[in-house]
Amino acid sequence: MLELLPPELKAGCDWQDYPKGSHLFHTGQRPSHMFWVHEGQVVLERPATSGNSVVLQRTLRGFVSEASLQSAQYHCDASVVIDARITRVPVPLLLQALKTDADFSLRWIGMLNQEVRRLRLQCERLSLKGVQARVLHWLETEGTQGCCAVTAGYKSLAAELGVSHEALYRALADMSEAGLVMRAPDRLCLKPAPVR
Amino acid sequence: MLELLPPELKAGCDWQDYPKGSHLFHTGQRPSHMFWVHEGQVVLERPATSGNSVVLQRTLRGFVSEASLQSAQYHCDASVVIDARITRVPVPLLLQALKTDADFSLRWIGMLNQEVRRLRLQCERLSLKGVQARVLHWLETEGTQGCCAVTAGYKSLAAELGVSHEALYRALADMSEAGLVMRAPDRLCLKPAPVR
DNA sequence: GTTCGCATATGATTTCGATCACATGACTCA
DNA sequence: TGAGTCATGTGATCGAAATCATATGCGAAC
Repeated sequence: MLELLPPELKAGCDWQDYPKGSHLFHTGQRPSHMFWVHEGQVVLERPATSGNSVVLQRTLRGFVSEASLQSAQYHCDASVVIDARITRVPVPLLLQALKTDADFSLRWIGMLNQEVRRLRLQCERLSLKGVQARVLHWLETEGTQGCCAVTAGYKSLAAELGVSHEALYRALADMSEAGLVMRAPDRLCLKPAPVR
Repeated sequence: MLELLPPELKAGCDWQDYPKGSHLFHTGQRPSHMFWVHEGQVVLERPATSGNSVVLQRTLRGFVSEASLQSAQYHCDASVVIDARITRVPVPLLLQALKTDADFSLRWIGMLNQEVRRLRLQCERLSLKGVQARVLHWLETEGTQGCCAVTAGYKSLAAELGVSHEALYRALADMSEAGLVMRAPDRLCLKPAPVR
């Protein structure tokens, strides 16, 4: 965020801590702030049939709800799943800054472009059949050097990959068995192909 | 596009017709233009394992590749699936306009926000289990009054919904049988619940 | 006008993951 | 200390969709 927002906008922001289980906003509310996540984890979700919710976005560091900048109301809920430290940016100030600061505006567009590409990757991942294929795709596209942190637990990851947690556990066991990945309680890594 | 682009930018654009089967660009190329689709249909796709391709975006009217504005290279292919009429906007002119025209910049951000929301809906749809659920979600979110055009054929729709075309045909037959939807060769409509 | 390719459509079989069931260990709270 | 809750993990069963096979009809090409 330090590089993204211009100083005069940062001055108008405030900080706040949100405990696990709390919400930044709910569906239907009018957006008054944009939320930047520093620590913890926030998910965007929409309630689906019979109580299950569908995860639309999972943010460990970055903006939540940036797509609602010009919307009259939120189209999903923002739920804190790990105690989070949040900077709140007032929407009017943000709009003003976008209008007057062309460089900032281009940086903002760059951020949105990145999100669009990330979402297209997620759609591609959900189109894959087979749990293993999705896990591998996730590691390859989201990971650094084939490694990903699993900070919110495997149940949560399963939801993100669109499979049941049982199927994920089984796939991970098989892949670990086959030497495809390395497992750790809070970490998952691609095992590089052996050099011959 | 008429409302989105400022006049001086429109002056720098050119028109071109692309026949079905041709490509606007390929993965790895350096973006020199943004493409606006007036007629026809263009899909963004990435080649996947064993020759199948995954559809990332399907554009009947609007921008293709807008997320590659500041990228050094495209991350997918743009393939024309129905003869298309395209306006090509030179990237340097576009960047210049975004930098100098604040109102245009905000409109551009609005377009990106809309795309982000659309993609989140697509992710939500792909997380649904059951072909019928996806078809219904598709009609509800993409349709106008519960109606959607199926201009590119049902095979293409099946790919967009992330199911095999056989499963889609069966689901449509069942839903039609059950009175949930109305079918036409190039059109699919939700049948409203009967008033009692 | 015949052949070729393709979208549409349906049947048969198989596979994979959802679901249900249950066990264990960590952690909270009283 | 003990009850309760939750994530993790594994086994068994079942159903839905992928896959393979095949048929039809339509338009394009020659």
